[in-house]
Amino acid sequence: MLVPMKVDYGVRTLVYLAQQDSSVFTSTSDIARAQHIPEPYLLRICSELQKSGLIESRRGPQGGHKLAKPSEDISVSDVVNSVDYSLAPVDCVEEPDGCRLSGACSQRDLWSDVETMLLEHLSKVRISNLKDQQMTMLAAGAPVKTNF
Amino acid sequence: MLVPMKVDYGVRTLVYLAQQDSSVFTSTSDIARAQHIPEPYLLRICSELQKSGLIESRRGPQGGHKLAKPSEDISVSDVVNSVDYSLAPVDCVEEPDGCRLSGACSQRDLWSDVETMLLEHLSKVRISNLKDQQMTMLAAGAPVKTNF
DNA sequence: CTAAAAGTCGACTATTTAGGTCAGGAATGT
DNA sequence: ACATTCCTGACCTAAATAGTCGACTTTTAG
Repeated sequence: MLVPMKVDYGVRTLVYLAQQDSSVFTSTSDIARAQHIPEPYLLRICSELQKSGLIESRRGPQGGHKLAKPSEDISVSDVVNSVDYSLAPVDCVEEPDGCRLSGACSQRDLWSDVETMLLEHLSKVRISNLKDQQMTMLAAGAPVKTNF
Repeated sequence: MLVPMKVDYGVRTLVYLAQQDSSVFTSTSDIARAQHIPEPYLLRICSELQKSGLIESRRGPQGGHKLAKPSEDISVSDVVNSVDYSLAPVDCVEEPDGCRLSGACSQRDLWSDVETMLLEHLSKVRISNLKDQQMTMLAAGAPVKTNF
């Protein structure tokens, strides 16, 4: 039970964009290089982030991506909803009809509660929080490995 | 990001056992039939549950499985730990060294918190809670589909 | 003692999905 | 016009999940 890489990549991308000058577009290859994300894969992720209105994209020279709104207004749950369709821990949370015990299944409530709790928590974590936290860590002299 | 079937099957099995007379052993085929779980698969799951000390198994005629302790003392997180090795949302929570940004990665704390929260919540949900809840639902006349 | 019921274990197969690639097309600035 | 950059759909691959099979061991009723 893992958070897909897509979500991780998505969050990293947004945090990175939040650190850039908000008036310029940052190209996919820049982001890919800085965050060590396979570029063609990042391309798709950016496309999804853009469709969900989290980033704004422009083609052509000097094109690229930038945040569509202030980083305070983007939460991690936004990213999850954008690139990963669902956090539902089991199928029947979304497809109750497929379950033969649907009428009396205490588990469905259990997992549905878990989902709610998770999304609630993630919606409180904003990209700006992550950016600030990271800058604090770096300022404190945290080691960053580059030999990969 | 789903909870694996193994966990679902495991929980269903324990809830079912909790509903049985605690002095008898219930056979795998009984459980499989009642809970619509593929029998050979259930066999392995029971084996894992037994190894973790959640159930007690006996071979031979009149053999089978029963809870190793009161259903109040078994939580859903016990099941997760038994059949599914980890809830860590991303790899780096368990393998920080594999991450090139490990020194300054705000995401790791984020997902690590999520994991803690999840396990905390799941450890509060006991098999007995699920059993009670299910019996309440059934008593209220909840429909149970059997035409599968 | 023995046969049948039942669990154990290792290896095997199938299906799905995450992760990633490629190439052609469409927009945009110079 | 042209280079640059994003967009899109189709495709590929590897790994994990889900599930199966068969030989073997233990237990116990008769």
